[in-house]
Amino acid sequence: MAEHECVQLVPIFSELGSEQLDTIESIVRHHHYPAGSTLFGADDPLDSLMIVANGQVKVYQLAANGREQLLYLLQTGDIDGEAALFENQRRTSFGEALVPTDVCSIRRSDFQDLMQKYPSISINVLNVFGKRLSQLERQTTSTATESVEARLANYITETAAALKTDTFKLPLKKKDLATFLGTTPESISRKLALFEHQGLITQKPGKVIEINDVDQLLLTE
Amino acid sequence: MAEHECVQLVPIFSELGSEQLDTIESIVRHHHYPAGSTLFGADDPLDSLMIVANGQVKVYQLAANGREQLLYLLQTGDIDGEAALFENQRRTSFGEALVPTDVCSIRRSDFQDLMQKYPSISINVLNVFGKRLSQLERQTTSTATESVEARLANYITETAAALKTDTFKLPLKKKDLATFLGTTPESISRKLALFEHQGLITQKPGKVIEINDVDQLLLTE
DNA sequence: ATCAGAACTTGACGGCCGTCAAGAAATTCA
DNA sequence: TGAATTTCTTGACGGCCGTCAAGTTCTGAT
Repeated sequence: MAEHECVQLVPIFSELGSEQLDTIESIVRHHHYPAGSTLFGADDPLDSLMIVANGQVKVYQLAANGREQLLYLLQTGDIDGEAALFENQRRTSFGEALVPTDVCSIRRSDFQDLMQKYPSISINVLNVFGKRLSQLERQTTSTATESVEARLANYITETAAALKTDTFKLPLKKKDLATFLGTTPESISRKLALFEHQGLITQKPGKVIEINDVDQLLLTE
Repeated sequence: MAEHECVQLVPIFSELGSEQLDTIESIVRHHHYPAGSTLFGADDPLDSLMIVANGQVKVYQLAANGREQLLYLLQTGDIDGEAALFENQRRTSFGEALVPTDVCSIRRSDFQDLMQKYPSISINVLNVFGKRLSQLERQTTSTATESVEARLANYITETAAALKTDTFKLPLKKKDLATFLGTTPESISRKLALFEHQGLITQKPGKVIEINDVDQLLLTE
């Protein structure tokens, strides 16, 4: 099993000294998942905290009608599983590696011990929760009230802003992007073609998008 | 200012003894809001934890196009504002009293002191967070992937299940229910009429609904 | 009890966007 | 590199549901 480092990646341990980090590092277990493999599924017991050491994981739910909804895209340094570190719960979502991914996990009981010892951890976990909650609130509002066109335009500008560049590669297949935005791959193709026709963006091979007119994109309704 | 009791209402303080509860009770501030009044608005500084002592508060966001999205309906004993008890943040949502409402608040610094003294509080807050997150995840998935008909059917059966009765009064105006489900008052009227026509429910005066066929309602797509 | 205003219902209409299908492009893997 | 598979694009079509409008019921304040 590859010995990838995780602990120093994660903001929730940021207040700790290197000695303490080493202690934690000795507790974690290491896992590797090939692209396309499943990390966890709905109804799995949720008994450990997961840290993405390297790679990309999509977390999604299935609706009653079988359609998929992408909730989070976990990147290097992101964590998941905090939801039930204190109560026995089962997962309600699926996790799937989009690329070869290294993951570290800490068992619930071990993590509870850590929180006893280092109270700063619980405060950091609360902050992670808070950010995730606000992000999800915005996503809910957006999918419930705005058009596909507006949601896509927003997604593009936000992604560009996060990467601090006007030209970037879409980090997801259109199918996954579609389930994230609550629409279909076809609609995304069409709207991107529309934006390009309007001169707002330029599409290049390899899912690369160049933004030509941010202001106009943001006005899209 | 009315001296309503709050502290013993709230699950986050459940592990504490009555003496400690009294201490906390002496810290909180009491507020009263008439029906229709605003408790907080977007961009307000978020510097205290809010406990609903009595009444009902709707928490909603505004989308870029001005449309409203109801995120939570706070009832007696619910709390809000945990999101930023540790980081300086501003609110991103609005809070409005739907009925005359009593609220207690605890300032951020006071709450941080409490968490230092009683670590059980932070664990309880984490659990509240977790529940809210799962609820929001389900809501996101539902509005993004299911039809208005299915969402409404689900809402009716869930509400009935929560109240443990087949006949109940809708706790919201159709306008608010519409923004909760991501649709319009007109569509809700139509779908309820459809359900009644199908014999699945019976509508009675005063927003009262009686469920006749739960199983069939749950099969609605 | 009465009345004004809000909330709700119902109808008509149209557009957004999801679905199905087929061909093009891109990616993967031997 | 080349073939197989997946992903993407584009077109045609139709239905869900949002919008506008007008009438009705409900509510709450005087």
